[in-house]
Amino acid sequence: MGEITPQAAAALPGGEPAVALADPGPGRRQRKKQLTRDALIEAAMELFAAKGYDRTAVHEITDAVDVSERTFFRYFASKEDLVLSFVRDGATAFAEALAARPPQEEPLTAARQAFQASLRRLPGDTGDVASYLSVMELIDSTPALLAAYLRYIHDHDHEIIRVLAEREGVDPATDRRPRVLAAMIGALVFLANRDWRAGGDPSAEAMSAAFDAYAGEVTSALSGHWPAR
Amino acid sequence: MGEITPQAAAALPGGEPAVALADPGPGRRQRKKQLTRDALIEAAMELFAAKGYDRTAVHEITDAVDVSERTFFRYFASKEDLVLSFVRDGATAFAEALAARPPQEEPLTAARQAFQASLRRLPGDTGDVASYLSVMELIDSTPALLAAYLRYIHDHDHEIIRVLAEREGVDPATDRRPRVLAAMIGALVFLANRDWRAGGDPSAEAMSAAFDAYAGEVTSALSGHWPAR
DNA sequence: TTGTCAGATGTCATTAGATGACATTATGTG
DNA sequence: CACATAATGTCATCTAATGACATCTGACAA
Repeated sequence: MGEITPQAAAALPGGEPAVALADPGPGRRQRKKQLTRDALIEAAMELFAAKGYDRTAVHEITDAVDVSERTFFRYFASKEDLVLSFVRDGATAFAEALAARPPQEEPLTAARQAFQASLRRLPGDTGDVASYLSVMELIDSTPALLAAYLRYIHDHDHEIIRVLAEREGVDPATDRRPRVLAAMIGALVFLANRDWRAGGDPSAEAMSAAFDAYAGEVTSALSGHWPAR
Repeated sequence: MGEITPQAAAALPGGEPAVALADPGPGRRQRKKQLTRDALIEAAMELFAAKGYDRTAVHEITDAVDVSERTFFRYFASKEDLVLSFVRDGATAFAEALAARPPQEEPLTAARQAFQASLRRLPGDTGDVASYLSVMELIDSTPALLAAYLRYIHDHDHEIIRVLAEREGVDPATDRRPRVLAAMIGALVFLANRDWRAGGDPSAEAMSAAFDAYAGEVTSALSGHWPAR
């Protein structure tokens, strides 16, 4: 558990920090910032994995990277925000992937395909599903993070809604269908995700299977008077 | 904005506090505790309404009731927890109402009826919908509360799932349908709630209409290739 | 190269939420 | 009344977060 100087820290979830960091100071300066950011994320995730999110203080993270505590909060709006940086990247990738699906595809199929596609372009092009799963695991097992995660999803629903409305050529302001569908997709991805993780098989096929298992039950679930299993 | 002594404070959302408060010291002691709890809730909600949740410090609440700050945290696990006490009561009432619906009823209809029924038995038998709406308004407009709310719903999904599974006579551990349905109901109630509030009509009919407007679109939304409006 | 400006970081102070430890007061009971 | 215990107060401490201001460092032009 050595120090993680900004010089270390490989390619980590990029994306803009939640706290706007002014405009791109050209060249080296910008690179240093990225290194610091990456180092903070790496150190934090290591500590979270080792001792848990709640039992890791911000100063422990900044000590490991050798920056001041204040600097941490210049990169991340909060401790939660650091973890959410992964979620932001994932949500963005998902929204883009969904927008790229052919409109004639059934909505839930499109969602599943989009989710798979988004997994492949997560960290550094490597389909590093393992790290995604571990982050989700961390979130799911940490009340504070779960709350922040759910709120993030809630707050950014509108992006998915917009994409869905566009796919179908309706107005999201007046048509309730994209809202309903977005909520359903969110729930299904969430449920499938958990089963997927619990299954222990990180393959894309396992993810598909988990998603389809839920998607296939939706209509039946809604109708009631369920046929026995 | 005067003091709210424990002697004031009418019947407020009861239920057990999140922090277990040992067993029922009989008689007066218990009554005093309830009064203090009610006074804290009343003072807090008044301050939240006046200055907003974030800008209200715990010591302001305890000052108004004239107890120590430490005492607050003996009654409520956190500042959020106080607001969630309303949500807890509501969720419990909803779960009970849902369990009471006839099993042959369509699930979404049962959910709507249960929600209406739960509204009627909220504060002190008076169908005081206005206070429910204002609490939801507060939650919805306060990021920290919204996150806590969403997590609460998430954490207590299993109660609804259990009721649904029982209604239909299936095993919630192996059957995905109650899980899917619970998620859908949660989403629909949430969406309908917002439209209902936005509509400005606090009547039960308006609530029903908002719910049905969403429920009626679910099947269509899922199928895709939406017919134009 | 050097001087200047701006962006990035460090330092310090402060607020607020939350929790543990322990003393004090109040209440129920024999 | 006296005792046991529950409820509360007091005090100390931790952590997250934020504002203010000083300092350092990379960017860039003369």
